[in-house]
Amino acid sequence: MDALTIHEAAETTGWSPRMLRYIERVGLVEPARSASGYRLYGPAELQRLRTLRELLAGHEIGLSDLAFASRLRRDPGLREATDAWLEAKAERPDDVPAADWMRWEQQKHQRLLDAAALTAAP
Amino acid sequence: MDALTIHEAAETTGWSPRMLRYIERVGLVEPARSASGYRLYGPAELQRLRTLRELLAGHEIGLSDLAFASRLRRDPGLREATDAWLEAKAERPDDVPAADWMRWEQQKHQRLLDAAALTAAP
DNA sequence: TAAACCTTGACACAGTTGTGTCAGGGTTCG
DNA sequence: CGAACCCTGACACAACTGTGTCAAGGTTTA
Repeated sequence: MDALTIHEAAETTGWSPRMLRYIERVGLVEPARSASGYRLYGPAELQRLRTLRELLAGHEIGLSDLAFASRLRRDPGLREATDAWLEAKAERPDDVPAADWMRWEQQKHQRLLDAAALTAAP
Repeated sequence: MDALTIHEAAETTGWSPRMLRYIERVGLVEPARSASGYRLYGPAELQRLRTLRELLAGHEIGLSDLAFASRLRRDPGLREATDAWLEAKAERPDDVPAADWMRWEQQKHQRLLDAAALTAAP
């Protein structure tokens, strides 16, 4: 079997065992468990843990930011609400005639449907 | 002129003056300034502040979460990186034949282009 | 069986977020 | 002019994030 225990996974990914447990707790990488409860990290989890390091270091973001981004895609209602609020920030009604506005709305709704379909696919 | 000072804005929105300054600092609602530096809250800012309250209370999120969501749309590179990482989480390569995978990629890229075009519009 | 793992839970600690309050100094307006 | 605003900056404090370490107890394996 090609699954590593938490200490082995820690060594090959650069995280500490403590942080692997924390990352699991915030829901970002959740390894399988053995019959007796041991965490089992497979190749997919190891790769995710490595890219996670790069992602955090390369963009100055935190685990909580990523957890929120994850929540955004699992909760379409939340996503729609935040998107709506943030879109208002960029809006400038003055130079958006009615026709353009409607096209914009249609595109927005299409994007929301796309996102919903994708997250609902499983 | 229909612009309120920070205390007046605080009263009509339910935030404290202190929090209005903090919200400006994190980049979520940035009022205009008078010649002498006073913050001037117009109808648009007041409405944004009220909906901001509802958004935060209604979804158990924080200002920092919203600030990150805002950063996501202003930085397409960051958005693409986080999206890619999170997409891998939902993936299940077993039941995704090559044709579907390519269609998925095309849709993803189209969505990214849409988003980029919209944020770049100004 | 004993070493070397694993589990959860807790204490600890620095840094960030969200908030209040207060000080020192400029602005507006009756 | 003086009261009542506004500004920035700082101290304070609870709650959360990100980490380390240690304790009490179960599992694996030489």
